[in-house]
Amino acid sequence: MSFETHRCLAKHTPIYFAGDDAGELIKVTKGVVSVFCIFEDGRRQIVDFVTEGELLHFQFGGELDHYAEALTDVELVCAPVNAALSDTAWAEYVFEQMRNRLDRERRHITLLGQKSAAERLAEFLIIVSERLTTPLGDIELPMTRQEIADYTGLTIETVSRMFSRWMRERRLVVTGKRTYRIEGALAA
Amino acid sequence: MSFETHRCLAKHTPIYFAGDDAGELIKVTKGVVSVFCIFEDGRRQIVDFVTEGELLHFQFGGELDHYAEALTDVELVCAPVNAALSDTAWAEYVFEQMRNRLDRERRHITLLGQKSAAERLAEFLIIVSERLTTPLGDIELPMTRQEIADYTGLTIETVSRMFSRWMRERRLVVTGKRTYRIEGALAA
DNA sequence: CGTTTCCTTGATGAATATCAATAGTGGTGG
DNA sequence: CCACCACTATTGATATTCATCAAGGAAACG
Repeated sequence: MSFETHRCLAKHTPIYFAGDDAGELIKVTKGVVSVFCIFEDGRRQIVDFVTEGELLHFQFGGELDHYAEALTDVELVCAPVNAALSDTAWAEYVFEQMRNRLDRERRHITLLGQKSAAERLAEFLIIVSERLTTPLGDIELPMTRQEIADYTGLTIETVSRMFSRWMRERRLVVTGKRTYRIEGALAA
Repeated sequence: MSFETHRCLAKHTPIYFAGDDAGELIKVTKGVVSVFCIFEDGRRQIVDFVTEGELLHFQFGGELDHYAEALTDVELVCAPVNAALSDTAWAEYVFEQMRNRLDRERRHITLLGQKSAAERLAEFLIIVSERLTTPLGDIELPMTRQEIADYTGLTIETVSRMFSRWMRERRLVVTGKRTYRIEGALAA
């Protein structure tokens, strides 16, 4: 499309900040982006890990109220809101993406509201495995322990302990630098 | 609109179940509805309290994967998905509602992921006060303690204790059967 | 290599869940 | 209208989970 622009960003580069103008829609075409909120006191909640083919945000005007940052090297396609929503293909795509995000957020809410640390991390791994797998079917975890903690509402120590335990028990196996495989049930 | 149908339901009536056909969009025109998920073991997470002018769900086909129940007596308007999405006014309304729900869910995620019991309940009261106020500006709480607990991811006892404490300290004042007023800061 | 960042592990404490008992409220039929 | 019953809420005592604090080790990076 003529109105689209492309951007490549290196790992750890901020993509937008709360307060930025919400004038364009941003689609991830390569890599993974974390979308998150920050409080006054520095606490951070990661709301979603956005990956290939997905949109970063759904604010069509005004100011953005959250942050996005490249977790890996990423490629993005940006489209001005008005042009995108006037284009039928884009509009349908946006609609579809909103529905997906709604479902993911709902699942995230149940994860955070009702589950123990072990259950949260087990579900986190399942969610990631549905979205970020290597060609061989292993789970890719491009995020740090801190980022996993900020997604699951736990501390980095709890995440580390739980992963250590599962690996000690051979329920979770390291298959590469940042790839894992689930071998057994992770429950409690 | 000719394709719309109307329904009135009494308090506590189920509106739909997970597994039901997602063939129609449902708008609340009076009262409050709770939208929630249930796990195998009975745990329940309330995802949203939906009130006047808002849509219950955004699944445009297939099966619903969650539940809705009338919290108060409610009036609903139902529209077949296809008819609604073909109607410009309805389609725009649906779009708008999806954006609102996305924002609410994001806020809910940060509430559940990063906050202490006191902070969750304080934010819960603020959220409700932005959506359910009496003509006099008091907060209406048509939901039970259990429902508040299932929304905030706490137990009924914790909710009760926190409210008792705030009422003892006169930070929260009862102004009617189910109405309250916030008098001071609720923080910790 | 050295330095920084990230991760792991242990000891301790605080927040909140759980268990248990009592009190209050609303709805129903006599 | 009252008395009863079921449901909802409160409160206390105790248990558990996870956060916090602290230190050392491993990996990534220039």
